[in-house]
Amino acid sequence: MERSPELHSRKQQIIQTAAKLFRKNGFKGTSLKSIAEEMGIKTPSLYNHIASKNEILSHLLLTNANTFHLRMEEIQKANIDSLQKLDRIISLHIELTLQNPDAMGLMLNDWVHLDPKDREEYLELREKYEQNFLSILQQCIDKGQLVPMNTNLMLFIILSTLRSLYAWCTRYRDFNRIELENSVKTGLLEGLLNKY
Amino acid sequence: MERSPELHSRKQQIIQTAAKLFRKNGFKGTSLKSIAEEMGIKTPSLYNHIASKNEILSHLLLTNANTFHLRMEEIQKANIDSLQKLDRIISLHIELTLQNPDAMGLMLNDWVHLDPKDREEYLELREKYEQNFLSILQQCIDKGQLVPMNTNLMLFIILSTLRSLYAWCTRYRDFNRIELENSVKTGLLEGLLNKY
DNA sequence: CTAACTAACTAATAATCGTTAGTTTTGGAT
DNA sequence: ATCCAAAACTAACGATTATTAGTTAGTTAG
Repeated sequence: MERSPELHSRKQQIIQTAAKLFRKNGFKGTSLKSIAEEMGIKTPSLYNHIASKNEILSHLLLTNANTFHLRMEEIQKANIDSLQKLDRIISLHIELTLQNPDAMGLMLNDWVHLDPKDREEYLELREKYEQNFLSILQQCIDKGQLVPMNTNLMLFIILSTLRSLYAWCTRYRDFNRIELENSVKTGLLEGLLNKY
Repeated sequence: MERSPELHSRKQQIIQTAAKLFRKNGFKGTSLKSIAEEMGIKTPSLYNHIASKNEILSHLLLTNANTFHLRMEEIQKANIDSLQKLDRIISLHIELTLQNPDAMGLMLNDWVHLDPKDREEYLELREKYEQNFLSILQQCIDKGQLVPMNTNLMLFIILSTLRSLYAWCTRYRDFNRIELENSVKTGLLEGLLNKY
């Protein structure tokens, strides 16, 4: 009757295997058969642990979207300078990306295959996250800390880089996390031009 | 017997319709039935104009990959300053993105569904493009024009933004092209920090 | 020992997929 | 009016999909 978290349960194994394949071939391009084969079992055996293929996707996306949302609210409410908040957001992205790069790739595209209810929830979380992000950027601009650029465009530039990190992280795995953080932060904030 | 380019042939209509749906639901998530319905015809009628579903994807991806490759080589060989080359590359991305945003989204993910031969060709073009890009960045760094950062990471930051542009362009369509170019260029090169 | 549970299996389901074959409709040129 | 080709159609194909039902081996608890 133990109800432990069982972080390494069979279900979690399935979800992680699926995440790897989803990332490689997309959700629709990945069959339950291929997931089962990767685990050395037959397809229907998966249903002893999961309710449906879509449940795997929901779990992956909503778990991560919730984490992003919660951590963002923490940062938003923290009693620190707005520019420092931006700094922490970047660190957050890098942390979560290194922690689960496969799931990050899914968040960009495969959310369209969520069931309607889950998709709605996912998009709400994403929207809240972006609104928080926008408000922090606006604060930085108002204080004269950031360039007076259109905040939507600024958010786009930052998020483009942060959301693509998962691809980079797996290609150049030898990169140090601290080094990566510093490079991304200075690259985005200070710019790529050399001021001699 | 006319062999005109027929830019607005039925085949091109199919390809553009498909591109729109591919972008929305992904290649694997889009059925030929949905493409046919969007055009008001029955599924098998598509085969009077195309050879296969994969041919549509090949056409979209290889056409654009070739364009990028050719235009990049033009820029690379041009007798202009290296920093000016970087400037032109950014303009190139914005130009092609505004011209065909649907196809741009496909280039990020759906190339994995190309047939082996086409996939190989696509990846070769992409590789050449990135190598050219890297070499230009290296020149800029050698001249002291750009910050002495790891060139792969620098390329990653720039390409992340440029390759995500298609999503931005459709969401904020009212944005002026010139304005967009200037914002992206200054945002990336000068950085987001305000130097007061 | 046995009863219950877990997690694997085989077999089969309906639905959908891309694709082919064969046929009819359409519209313009002779 | 007729001919022809382009482009639509209907009907059907085999393959694959996610999923269900029913069964069995292995492990654990009482």
